[in-house]
Amino acid sequence: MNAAQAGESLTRSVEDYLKTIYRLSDGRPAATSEIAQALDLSPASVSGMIKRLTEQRLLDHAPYRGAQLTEEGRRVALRMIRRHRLIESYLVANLGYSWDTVHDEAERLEHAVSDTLVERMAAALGHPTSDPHGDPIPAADGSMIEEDVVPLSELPAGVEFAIRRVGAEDPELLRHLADRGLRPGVTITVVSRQPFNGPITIRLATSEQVIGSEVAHHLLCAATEGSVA
Amino acid sequence: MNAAQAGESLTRSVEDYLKTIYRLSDGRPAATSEIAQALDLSPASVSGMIKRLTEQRLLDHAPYRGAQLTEEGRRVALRMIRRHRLIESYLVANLGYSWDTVHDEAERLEHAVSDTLVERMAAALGHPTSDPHGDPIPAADGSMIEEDVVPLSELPAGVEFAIRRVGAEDPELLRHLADRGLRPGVTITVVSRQPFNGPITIRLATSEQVIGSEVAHHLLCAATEGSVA
DNA sequence: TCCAGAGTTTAGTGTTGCCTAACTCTGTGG
DNA sequence: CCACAGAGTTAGGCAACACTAAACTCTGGA
Ligand SMILES: [Mn+2]
Ligand SMILES: [Mn+2]
Ligand SMILES: [Mn+2]
Ligand SMILES: [Mn+2]
Repeated sequence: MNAAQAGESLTRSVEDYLKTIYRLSDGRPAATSEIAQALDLSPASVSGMIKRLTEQRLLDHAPYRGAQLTEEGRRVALRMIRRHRLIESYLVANLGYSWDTVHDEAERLEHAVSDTLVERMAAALGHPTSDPHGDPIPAADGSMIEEDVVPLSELPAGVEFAIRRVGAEDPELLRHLADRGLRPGVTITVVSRQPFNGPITIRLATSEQVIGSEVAHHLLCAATEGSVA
Repeated sequence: MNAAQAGESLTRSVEDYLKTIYRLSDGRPAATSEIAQALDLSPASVSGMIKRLTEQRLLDHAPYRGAQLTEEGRRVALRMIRRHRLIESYLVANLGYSWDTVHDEAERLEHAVSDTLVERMAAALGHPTSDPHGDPIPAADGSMIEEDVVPLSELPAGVEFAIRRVGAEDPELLRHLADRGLRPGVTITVVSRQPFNGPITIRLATSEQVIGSEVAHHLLCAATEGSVA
């Protein structure tokens, strides 16, 4: 029997590894060096942990070929992501956090809260389906709907889109965006773009903004109801 | 420079040791075996930790003579107690916890919350001075007012008292008390007591209760405004 | 096809924090 | 006043998790 099934609690490290590997795996296995970079650890440390997690049947691993979550590993990862996003939502809604400061707090709390507390927070929020950054919150059964989104940097001009998610954690960037009214739910239209990954001009409800292409990569958008697909 | 002053974060174990030693020390040093019993660890483990904490200047220790908090150790302990009691208060006030279930949750969260979050919870509660069990909440500067209290088991008959604190963590006992309306703030008068630590009959606002002496030890009372001292 | 460099693993260490077993100290009763 | 029970410490282990250094493997270009 593996650790998770036995009801033993996983460590903070293990939970963060699994969450990170979930994020990095997009079908393919996650590379050791990718994981190391994401968690700010040495590749050697990651190799050691991969070995332990493979023994615990939380990962599948072929040497030199990267690591993939098992079904059980994925279950744990989604549980942590649910916790993280619900905690972020709760702190923003009820305790005065802004979206640029809430991540670090959630990164620690996600390992300390009980299932009971997570579900009470979810209930207090009315069971939200996305967090303050627009990221979808997995359901308690582990199901999650990932909407198709396109980075603002690749949007056609003249068509109305809505910002759905902000794929960034950097507080400075998040404040930069908030200052310009760029948050999930906001409707935008690309007015013009300059070549060679140059700045993009967009129209919002009450203003126009010029945005660098790097920033535009993090603004994930989808067509609005009224627009032509 | 010691760890706490350096701003390094102490581990969960260290924080719980310091909190426990604070609770056990009443002027005198805490015995190794007392600490071991309180934390459910072997005395050998406690000896080892006492040595490390003494090196970190969080404890004073003379071999075979027990351990005492240093000024710095006391500061850490009171900070943890403030966190614990504010978290309990917040969870009861805002997330539907009852006083018999809130302790375990707080025992984990106290190590994971930031100072910012603790102070936001305090503000949301209106800066309470006692927790759901009536225990005083240390101020942010570490000051704490410990009211003089007398166990219900030692109260004179016929004088009105108020329950101020419930010195117990056992959920069953706490539910037992809640079922009988015995919580901090409630006014009671001892009607009669039987000898040889026998049951005590008390009068509440709308009922009379007969209470065993063991339970009565945990109900800590003080004279009410209107009563004769 | 070979091999250099990138990527990965192994080997060896250190810290924290727990354990059991074996010891040493302390204070009290005979 | 001293032996001995019980409290406390030390010794030796182990598991988790991190590191650095060194060895190994894979792969893409010459
Ligand atoms: Mn985390
Ligand atoms: Mn988020
Ligand atoms: Mn604790
Ligand atoms: Mn309490």
